[in-house]
Parts: sequence; structure tokens; C-alpha cells
Amino acid sequence: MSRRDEIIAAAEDLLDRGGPAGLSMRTIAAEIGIQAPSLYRHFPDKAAIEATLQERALRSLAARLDAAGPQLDAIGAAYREWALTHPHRYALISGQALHRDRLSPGVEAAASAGLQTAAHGDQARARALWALAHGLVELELAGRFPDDADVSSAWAAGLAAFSRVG
Amino acid sequence: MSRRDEIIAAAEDLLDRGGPAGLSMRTIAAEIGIQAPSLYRHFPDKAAIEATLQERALRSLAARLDAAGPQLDAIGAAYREWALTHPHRYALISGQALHRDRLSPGVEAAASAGLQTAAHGDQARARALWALAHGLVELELAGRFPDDADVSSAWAAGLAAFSRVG
DNA sequence: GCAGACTAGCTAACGCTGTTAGCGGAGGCA
DNA sequence: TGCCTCCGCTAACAGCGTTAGCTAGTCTGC
Repeated sequence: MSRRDEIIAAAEDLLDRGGPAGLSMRTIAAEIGIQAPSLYRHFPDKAAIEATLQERALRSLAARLDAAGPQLDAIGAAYREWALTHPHRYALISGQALHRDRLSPGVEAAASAGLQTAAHGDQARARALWALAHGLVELELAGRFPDDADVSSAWAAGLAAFSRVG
Repeated sequence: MSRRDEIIAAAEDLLDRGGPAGLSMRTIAAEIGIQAPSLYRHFPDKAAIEATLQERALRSLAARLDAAGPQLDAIGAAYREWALTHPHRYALISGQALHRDRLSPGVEAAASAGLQTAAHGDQARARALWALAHGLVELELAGRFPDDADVSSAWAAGLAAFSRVG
């Protein structure tokens, strides 16, 4: 395991435990017993570390969606399950936080490809479906739904709207 | 105009110009010609300033949705238009950034009430609809759609899915 | 009119952040 | 042996939110 991989592993661990806010150059370095400036021997800046974590998260999500098969319900369930299992990783790849210019080409698209195919080639529908999934996950993770809200029903209602033939 | 109002006005201006990242206690203070620590005579901490901005943004969004009337298409268009007009304000009220415990009761709910009513009382559908709108706006603001993507069509496809009787 | 209290500004400083400069030891190689 | 590269280190800088403590002005009560 290269030092570079060690840094990424430590950072991912830290991310899972304390969220993006707990991910500082000093805490990452301390995790593997070195000083913060030494990290710059392996990565040009913090954004490069974050981008690597984002790439790993996107690939992991894409694999999970892939494994769910072609059924819309299954893909939706997989999307939600992955996000709830790795809430901080989802936070890292959502919104403005994405370092899009530092990702390998295609990685970003792969993470939503599963939803695209479930829309049967209609691009506008596919994007709306992606937005629905993203929005549901974001609102749930941010605690924007009431505590007693039945989020599963909201997913079911949303997916049902899209499962009808347009 | 009280000093408190002056601070909020300066902060909102700064937010609109430079986004949440450009909103620091020092820049806010400099905007009105005082030093950062003096802000603490008027607000307990930065979160209180942010919460005030969030409350203003939520009220503004709610008013915009209210003015759009009961039609689903109109509400969707109003939601998107408000977000694109005030992208940084939308960023401030989306996701984990919301200081929910510091907002006046009901303010948060009011900003999605318009979408709720458009779902004709079906709560699960209402939440999915809200998620769709939120997701579409987030993805568009974050530049996650390709540059040549027809976002209007995605909105149309999404709203069409929800406009069919369940 | 004067004393005391309150208000709202100030400077200095603390601990945190990402980051840079510069130093030094270890290993590989001619 | 000398040199080069790699990878660690410490010290430091600017910026962040925030606190402590001082001071000038203003307002209130006697």
C-alpha cells in the first residue's frame, strides 16, 4: 500500500466518521502519523485529495446502481440505500462540492447512467428522474422532511410517476 | 435603518456577489466600515447572521411561489426562476447549510407549501414533487447537466410525470 | 450638573484552516 | 565519494470565527 493510498484511506475513514468538516490536512496527516505539510509531497493540494475521494465515491455508487439491474424501483432503492449508507460520501459528491475538472472523464456520468437507462432513452425524463433521486436523498440527509415522515412512500410516489409510459 | 438591518443588508449584498464563501465576518464588517468583532454587539455569532439571511430567502421564495398561483407548471417555473435569479441565496437555504433551529417556526414549511398544495393533498407525492424541484435546481446550479442540456425540457418532463392523476 | 450605567466601537490575541519556504536525512547510482 | 531525488520535518503566513478587555459617547437618575 503506497503512501498515497494510505493517505486516501485515512481521509476516507475520517470523512465517514466526521463528515467533510472533519476532513482537514492536519487531521489526515495525524491519522497516519505525519505532519500536514508532508501531504503536499503526495498531493498538490487538498482539492486533489477530495477529488480522489469523490472519484472513489462516484465509482462505488455507479457499481451499486449497476448491480441493481434495469428495474426502476430497484435502481431507486439502490440509490437511496447507497446514500444512506455513506451519507458523508454523498455530501462530498453533491452540489457545488464536486471538483468536476479533476475527475477522470466519464466517472461523473457513470454514476447517473443507471438512472438514464431506466428512463428508456428519453433524455429529459432521465434528467428529471436523476433530479428526483438526488432531491429525495438530499432532503432526507439534510433532515428536511419531518421526523415522522414516510420517506419510502415519497420515493414510491416519485418513482410511480415516472414508471407510467409518457 | 438600524445597524442590525445595515449588517444584514451588507451581508445579503456580499452573498449575492460572492456566494457563501465570500461571506466572512471581516468582509461584512468592512462593508459597513467597522471591525469584525463589533458585529458581535448585534449578533451572537455568524450563524445568527446566516439564519437571518436564510429566513429572508425562504420568505422571498415562498412569496414568489404564492404569487404563481395554483397551477403546477407555474409553480415549477416560479421555483426555478427564483433559484436562478438568486443562486447564492438558494445555496444558502439548501442542504445541510440550513440553521433549522434558528428559523422562525413555519418559515421553512412555507417555502415548500406551494408545491405541497399542487400535489392535491397527497403528502408522499408532494414530497416527491418538492424533491424533484429541489434536485433540478441543485443540479442546474451546480452545472451537473451538460452545457448544451435543455433543462427546460427536463422540468417539463418531470412536471408532466406528476401532473397525471395518480 | 454630575455620577453611574449602558452601548458600541476599538485593538490584540487565540486556535483553527490551507499552504509555502527551507532544512535535513536516507537511499540509489555513477 | 559525491550527487541527486525523495520524503519527512519545523517555522511561518494569511485568512477564518471568536473572545477579552479597553474606551469614548450617550442616556438616565438624583
